[in-house]
Amino acid sequence: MAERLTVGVAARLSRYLQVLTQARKMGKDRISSQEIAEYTNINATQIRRDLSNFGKFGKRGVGYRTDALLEEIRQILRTQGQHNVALAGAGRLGGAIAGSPIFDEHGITIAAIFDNDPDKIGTRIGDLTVDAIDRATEICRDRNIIVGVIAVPAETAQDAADALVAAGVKIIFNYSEALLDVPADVNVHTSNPAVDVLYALYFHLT
Amino acid sequence: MAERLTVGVAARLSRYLQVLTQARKMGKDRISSQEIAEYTNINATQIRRDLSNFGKFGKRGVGYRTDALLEEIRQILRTQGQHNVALAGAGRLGGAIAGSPIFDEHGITIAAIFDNDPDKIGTRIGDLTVDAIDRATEICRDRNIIVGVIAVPAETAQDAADALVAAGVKIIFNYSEALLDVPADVNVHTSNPAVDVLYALYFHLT
DNA sequence: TAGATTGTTAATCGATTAACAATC
DNA sequence: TAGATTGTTAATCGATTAACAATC
Repeated sequence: MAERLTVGVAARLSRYLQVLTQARKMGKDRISSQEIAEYTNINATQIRRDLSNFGKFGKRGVGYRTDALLEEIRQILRTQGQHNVALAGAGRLGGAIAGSPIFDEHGITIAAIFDNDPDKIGTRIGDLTVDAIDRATEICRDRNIIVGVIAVPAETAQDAADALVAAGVKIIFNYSEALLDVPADVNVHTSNPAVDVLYALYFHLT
Repeated sequence: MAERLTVGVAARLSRYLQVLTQARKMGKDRISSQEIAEYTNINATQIRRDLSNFGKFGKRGVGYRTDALLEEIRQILRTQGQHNVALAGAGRLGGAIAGSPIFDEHGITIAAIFDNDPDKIGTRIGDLTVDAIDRATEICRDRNIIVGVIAVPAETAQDAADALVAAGVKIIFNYSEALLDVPADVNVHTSNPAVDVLYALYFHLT
């Protein structure tokens, strides 16, 4: 199983990781495929099949050890190190992201915050100082950053993306509604809660 | 094609909706399957096939009319009306969500904001007054709300979910890292940017 | 032992893709 | 006409599910 995972398998393993991380925090020592299924909306058979591709991690009649399974999945996804990300946007959303405990518990550190508003540059958010976006190249190189999060209004999202791309960022999470044009070797993940609502409503209404 | 869409098709159509909405804002009259593919990372053939299931919306050699295609997809997804959602949490993230223009352009209105902090109750965010979460039942009924967004810390997320469920909410978007226990007829969509980062990194590193 | 849950098989269905004729 | 892009076919691959023996 040294081959590259398919997109689907990697996506599902990520979801298991999320559930296991929380289950461990809640003090759950063991968890069954059925329980993971309830939290992920992924079929329990599919979960067992996904896991058994990589080894026999469970105990029949008992389930999976939360801790052990968490480590196995981290190894499969190769996400055990520490990862630095840059945040573009020191407004309300940027502040919320910077202050969220959600990254830390997965080994991800917000290692830089950029903005283009002179009133914000130099101010502190948590442990970080807000930097001018034109310092992105220097800072991303120094701090080994290849992941960027865009939390600015749609009007300036492309500028932020351009600056991050110029700084060597290869993966961008876009929380604005703008469509971003980037080189082919850069991956953009756009999040749009409104469209997610419409999608969820479709299944509720039909 | 009066049957219920599969989960995959509905998800992809939602993505097309997102791209078309932005393309229209940018003044693009026409768009090709190739262009949609670039913004969604969905194969262009898949896009044409998805669309041709419902009619011949395009013109060979030309592409699709942005406006017309947008309307067709809205009809297929039955998302033409106005939808009200409730927001639990009037903190930084709640403020960012309430102030975002992203919902409005898809016909979604934040019609209520709840919090349990006495200092926040009664304050205004945009056009809305923050209400105590124990008024959720009354308010959700009055404002015809079945979608809730949870933007509170993990510690209080389950309480917020309980209150929303008691108020008749059937679809919950959970922006906390907590796992939520809800009745079987309630759908929870949990968003976890940290796990999304790990997932994206996997494909970058392999 | 009895109950529970994994690991695995087998069968089906939908997603994905390349290729290309049709046609604007 | 020439170039571009759709709509569709055909072939492959992965996802999904039910069912159940294995075994804790």
